[in-house]
Parts: sequence; structure tokens; C-alpha cells
Amino acid sequence: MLSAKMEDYLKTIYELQGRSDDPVSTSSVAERLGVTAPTATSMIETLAERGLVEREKYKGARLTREGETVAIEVVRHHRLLETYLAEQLGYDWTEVHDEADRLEHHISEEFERRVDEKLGEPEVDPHGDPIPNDRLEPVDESSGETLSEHAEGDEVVVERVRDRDAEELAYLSEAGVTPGTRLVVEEVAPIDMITVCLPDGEPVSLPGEIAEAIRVSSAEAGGSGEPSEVEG
Amino acid sequence: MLSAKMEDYLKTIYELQGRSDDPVSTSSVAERLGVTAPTATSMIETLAERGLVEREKYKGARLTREGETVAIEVVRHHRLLETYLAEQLGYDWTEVHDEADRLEHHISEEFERRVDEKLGEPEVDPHGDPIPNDRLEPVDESSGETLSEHAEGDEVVVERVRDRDAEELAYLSEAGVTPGTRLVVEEVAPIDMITVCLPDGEPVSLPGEIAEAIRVSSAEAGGSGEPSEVEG
DNA sequence: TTTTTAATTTAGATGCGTCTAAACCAGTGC
DNA sequence: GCACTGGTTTAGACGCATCTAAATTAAAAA
Ligand SMILES: [Mn+2]
Ligand SMILES: [Mn+2]
Ligand SMILES: [Mn+2]
Ligand SMILES: [Mn+2]
Repeated sequence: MLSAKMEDYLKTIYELQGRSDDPVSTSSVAERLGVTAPTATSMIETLAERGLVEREKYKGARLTREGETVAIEVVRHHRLLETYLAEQLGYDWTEVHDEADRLEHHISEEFERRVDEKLGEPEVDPHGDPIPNDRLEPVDESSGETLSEHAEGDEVVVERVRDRDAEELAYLSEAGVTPGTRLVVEEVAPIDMITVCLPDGEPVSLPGEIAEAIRVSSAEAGGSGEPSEVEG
Repeated sequence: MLSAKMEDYLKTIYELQGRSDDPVSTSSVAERLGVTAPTATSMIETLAERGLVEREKYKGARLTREGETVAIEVVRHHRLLETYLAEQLGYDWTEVHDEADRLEHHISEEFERRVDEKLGEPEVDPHGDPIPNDRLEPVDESSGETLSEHAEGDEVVVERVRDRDAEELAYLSEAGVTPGTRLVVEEVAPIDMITVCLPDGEPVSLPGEIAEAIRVSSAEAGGSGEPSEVEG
């Protein structure tokens, strides 16, 4: 069996890996988890011994197929829990992350199954993140583009908003930038700042770092700003 | 902060303590938790240093007021979770214990509050165990009598059934002995065995050890075997 | 009262996850 | 091509929760 800590390391490597093929650096893992570099080195070595990551000294780590499956399982737990907390227990979507981040390691497969069933096998969580299916097949974690890649005049629909920072999320939620919202890019300032227009005409300015955390799809002309349905 | 393990020790001492004033023995704690006696000794000492138990060497341990409050909080979590799993997620009442036993240590106060609210502030869990209120006031863990204390001819209503052993619970459930069931004691055999009659006339024989795990109240004549309401 | 026995505690060790301090690469700049 | 520098790993340590083996104590038996 794997400890909750091991699961957290695997999930972190999974998140940092993205669709890139480069190994993930020790320091980035350490920073993300709030531990020192030696701690990360030692845990990554343990995971390598267990065949969950491939590691090359001084280069970094990459998930093996098996490690990826574990990570996807944890991510599935996380996103199902977030969805459940929001839909069934009335949590605000800006508040579900921390609770899910703990519980994800402690629920049984039975619990996962029943929650999935009760929710009607949802495909995305409250932040727009895709929920891996029960066969734990890889999901596309970087569909669409980030808001920061867009130019003035572009019309887009918010697909996903990074859920890691509750403050950030609360701010965006308050400003009206939530999954499904239609935005028009009004200004891309040279000082790493982007201003977008909400459906009601209200402008919102966002620093580049935040704009990178918002994933969008291009809006077809005439779109209304309704939540976009996942097809299939 | 207290670890999940510490919480388990406190809960165990709480359960073993009952309404008795005697200290709980090291070995009983060790046995209940599936650890060796030295392990229990050392953990109990740690808890004593933290002011959560009173301990006298070679005598045993007793919860302090503070330790009791922690234990009651864990018990509240446990029973709320059991109720939630049964009522909202469709678990059978014989299957909720293990899941609750893990999750009880990892839910937030917010989660507890929302679950309590969603369930309408229930007073008993699926096994008939009382759920401590949110002020964590002590509850009567040994109301009524055990079935084993009763004599031939007595008419009783099942109030609580011990939830620790899933097999035992499944057997009783199958046999029809569940909280709210009206029973008539048919025979008290000298070989530590009791036979009771269900409302439908079906007889069920139970070894003394099991009969001690079933708490009952005396049925007023004419009672129908409906679940007895908690008053107030 | 003395001896025996059973429970309890002490002693010493292990694995996990973490730390700080020190040694060590690997790529960059001169 | 060689020294610098920043990220990485090694070394050594600690606290927690656990174990086995040995010593101790309290209670029961003789
Ligand atoms: Mn986590
Ligand atoms: Mn999410
Ligand atoms: Mn527990
Ligand atoms: Mn119960």
C-alpha cells in the first residue's frame, strides 16, 4: 500500500509534468509540497524503487505508467469529491479544494463508486477540470488555451480555473469569472496585465500570472456565455 | 494538533471506559487497537503528557475532561458519517463502520456541520448509537439493558446493536434483529445461549457474547415493534 | 509470608517522513 | 578550458508509531 504522502508526491509530479516529456525537477516538487529539496529527493528515490517514477540523478523524475495510474486515481478522487462537496453539501466552489485534498487519500473504492453514481458520472468538476473515468484513462489536462495567450478583441469562454489558491478563486468568483463565462479581451497591457469584458459589460483586469491560470476556448460568434457542455 | 492514531487511542479508551470509574488497562487498549502492550504503554504516556488522560503506572488510564471531549468529537464524526453513508449514499447499515472509522479523522468541522445539517441533526446512527451534539456534551453510552440480562417471557425492543464486527452485524441483519425490532425472550439456556422470537414468530438463537452486544428497552404491552422515537 | 504468575513497563531497534549542513554535479560565463 | 554558481544529492539527525526481548511490579497462590 501507498501512504497518503506518496500519493501526494505522485499527484504533484503528475500536475507538474503536464503534457511535456521533460522530467520534473526535484525543486519544483519540493516547492509545490512545501518540503525541502533533500526531502523530495529521498521520497522520489523511494518512488523510483517502487517503480512508480523513472529518475535520473540530477535530471529529475517522470511518472511510469503505473505511477501515472496512481496519480490519475488520486486526481479522480479529488475531482469527484470537489464536485460532491459543491453539489450535495452546498459548498461554494471556491472552498472545496482543501477538503478534497485531504479526503482524496482516505476514501474507499466503494465510496468513490457511490459518489460517482450519485452525481451521475460527472465529466468535469466545479473548476472545469476533467474527471478521469473509472478505468483511469489519461485525460487531457491542457485542452484549449490560457487566457494570457489571447489578443485584444478575442472572444472566449472560460473552461477551467485553477483551483489551488482559494483567495485567487474567491477573487475571480466575486469578479464573475467562472467556468462557462463568455469574455471579450479588451486590452493586453505591456505590463503583464490583461483586461477582459464580462457579458454584462463590466471590465476586469487581471495580472498575467492569473490569466495563465484561466483556460479558455474560443467562442463562436453569437455564443451566449452559457456553460459549455462537454460533448459525447 | 492530534494525529489520527492519538484520536483512535482516545476513542478506544472512551469506549472501554463505559460509565465505570475504573481506569482502563493497557492491555485492553492494546488488544482493541491490534498493537502490542509496549506500544499502548508508550502512546498512553504521550497522551498523559499532553493532559488528555490520567495515568497511574501499573494501574491503567482514564480520560481527562479534555481527552473525553476529543473522544466525543471523534465519536460524533464516526456516527454522523455512518448515518450519512447509510442515508445519503445508500450503504447498508452493516457496511458503514469501516469507512467511517477512517474518515472520522480527516473531515473538517465545516464538513461535520454540513453533514449534520443535511441529515437534519440526527440523534442516533444506523446502529442505534446516540450521536453526541455539536457542543460535545457527554452522552449515555449504556442506556437500557443488554439482551443477555433478560429472562424468559420478557418483551423488549432492540435499541442498539454493536457495530464493530461486520460479520456479526450482517448475521443479525439477515436474521431480522435490527434497531426498532420487538423481541420476546423465549428461552434462556444454561449453556450461555438465548432464544428470542421475532414479531413474525420466527425464533432466533444467539450466543451470550452476541446477546451482550444488543441493547434493548422493555417493551410496553401492546407495542408494535416500530422503531422507538427518541423523545424531546 | 513467601513464591509464582501475569500484566506492565523499560530498553533498544526499525521504518517513515522530515530537517539542516555539507558535499557534489552540470551547465554558464569568462 | 576552468572557475563559479545554483540546483541536487549525501550525511547525519530527529520525532512518531511501532516492534521484540528483557526487566519490573502487583496481585494471586501456596
Ligand atoms: Mn492531497
Ligand atoms: Mn478542481
Ligand atoms: Mn478510527
Ligand atoms: Mn455506529
